[in-house]
Amino acid sequence: MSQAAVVQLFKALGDPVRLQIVQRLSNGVPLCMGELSKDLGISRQGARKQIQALVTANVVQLHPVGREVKVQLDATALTQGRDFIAALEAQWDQRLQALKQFTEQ
Amino acid sequence: MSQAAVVQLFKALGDPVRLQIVQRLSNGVPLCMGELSKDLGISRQGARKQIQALVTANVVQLHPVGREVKVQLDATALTQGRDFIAALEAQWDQRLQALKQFTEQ
DNA sequence: CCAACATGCAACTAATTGGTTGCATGTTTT
DNA sequence: AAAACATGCAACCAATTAGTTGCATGTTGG
Repeated sequence: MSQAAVVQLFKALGDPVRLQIVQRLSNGVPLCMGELSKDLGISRQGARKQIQALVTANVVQLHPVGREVKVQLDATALTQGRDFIAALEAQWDQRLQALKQFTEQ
Repeated sequence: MSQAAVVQLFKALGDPVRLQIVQRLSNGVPLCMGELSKDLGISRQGARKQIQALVTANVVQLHPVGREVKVQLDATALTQGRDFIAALEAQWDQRLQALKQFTEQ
């Protein structure tokens, strides 16, 4: 996964409205635009723009069904983000381990 | 961990310059402002602002030492971010499991 | 067929952000 | 003490972003 893709992912998650949308979709049930736009405190068109941002960051996919559009989470994006953080932590832990070895000598 | 804190964390990581800073610090070696500002393609003062953003998001801590200031990663923030994503994935997997059960009947 | 519905798109505004430059201040080194 | 160094801070600018409104378009139900 490219550096830029990870940045895009975290940027997408780094907004209260978008994160809330992701949370609502995390139970696996796809919701259509209209439903998803409710209770966000912003207009439908405003919500639409945030959803589009999630699409661009590959956090979410759109599936048109008749006159409505289902929005579905793409959990692989989440996994990639988690893996990225885990890799950072691994480096960190490795260093701490080395320091521990050093002080124990 | 509050919703807002997670948003702040992801927002902090959702920028190429800041993510690069975090990566440089992930090996556990604290760097001072000056070193950290190099090779980012921006001015020292510009880099400083990004570092401050990381401080605000609790991704990094500052430790003044004489005339310089050491910047150290706070890995607990990373862990909290990873845990948050893992929780979303858990919900997701749970739902997939339920769907599998359903189709197998 | 027509009304109600779900959505898309463009133009616009206000706020935030990422960056700059210039200058001030405290700390080493010689 | 003076020069060099590491940093801090404020003012400013350009670009991006988050949101709005208004209107157009395709779809479904009676």
